[in-house]
Amino acid sequence: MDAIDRKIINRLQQNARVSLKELAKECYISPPTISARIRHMEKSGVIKNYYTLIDPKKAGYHIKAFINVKVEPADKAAFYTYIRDVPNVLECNCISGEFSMLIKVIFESTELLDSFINSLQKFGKTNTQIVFSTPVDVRGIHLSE
Amino acid sequence: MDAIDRKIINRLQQNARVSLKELAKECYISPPTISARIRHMEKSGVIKNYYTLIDPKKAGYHIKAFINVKVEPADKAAFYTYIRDVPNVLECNCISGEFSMLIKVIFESTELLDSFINSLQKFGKTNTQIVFSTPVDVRGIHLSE
DNA sequence: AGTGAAATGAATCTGTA
DNA sequence: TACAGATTCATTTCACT
Repeated sequence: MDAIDRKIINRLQQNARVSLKELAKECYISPPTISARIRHMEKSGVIKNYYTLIDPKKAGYHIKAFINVKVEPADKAAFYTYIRDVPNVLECNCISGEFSMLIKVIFESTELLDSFINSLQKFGKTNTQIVFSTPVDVRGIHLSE
Repeated sequence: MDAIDRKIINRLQQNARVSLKELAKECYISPPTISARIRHMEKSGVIKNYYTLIDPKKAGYHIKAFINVKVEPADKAAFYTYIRDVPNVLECNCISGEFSMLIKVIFESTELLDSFINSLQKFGKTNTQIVFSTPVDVRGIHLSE
């Protein structure tokens, strides 16, 4: 990971579909070299995925929420298995504090969110925070070059 | 937004760098049509961005956390302006409940996280949850086709 | 909206330093 | 690790359904 790799990453985070040719121009090295560097970062796991951010509302998902769940350590494995297969779960983190899990979800309606929260009760107490607005949406880290 | 558009979106969410040719094959329509559909979804705002997910730890960011901040309505505009320019902020949502803001951040060290939390005190009380693990990392919504 | 075929443009492969 | 040139491959444009 040198300055050029960081520059490539910054650019890919802004636009994952940028061409190798443009990256080559911006980094003052040839396209084959850019290609090799990207492949290398994919293999080493620095680059995990190329992802498309869509507008959930325009896709019919009007409710976004964060749900805190208090899961006992013994139930964690079962919880992970369950949560991974629910497509409405956009992210799940294991965190410090009274509630051990923080999951980000989107749903078409409050009714569906409610029914999902009910399904979580078998794992433990929940606390739900509804999203009103998103002043900063999912974005990357700007690495210093 | 028909079934083909949803299929394109599902595929782009899995891999934003997939070629038009492959999308064309999978959707049984020609590359120019795929291209036109994608352009259309970009213009209408359904597709917001193509984003690269990197491994923060491999980039030197070892601490991930969620910070709840209690911001008075009158201070929101100033808070948004501040938060938007902090590159360590990966997401910021305005939410229901006692704390009005939920921000996701990454830092190189706990010291830097601590100093950031201090800088937030002028906006209101904070409550920080450190991330131990991420069983489900940032992902897209699977649209039914 | 959709297509096929031509033209353009980009990515990969081979050679080489 | 990097490159330049040749080849292969993908994307865009355009005339037409």
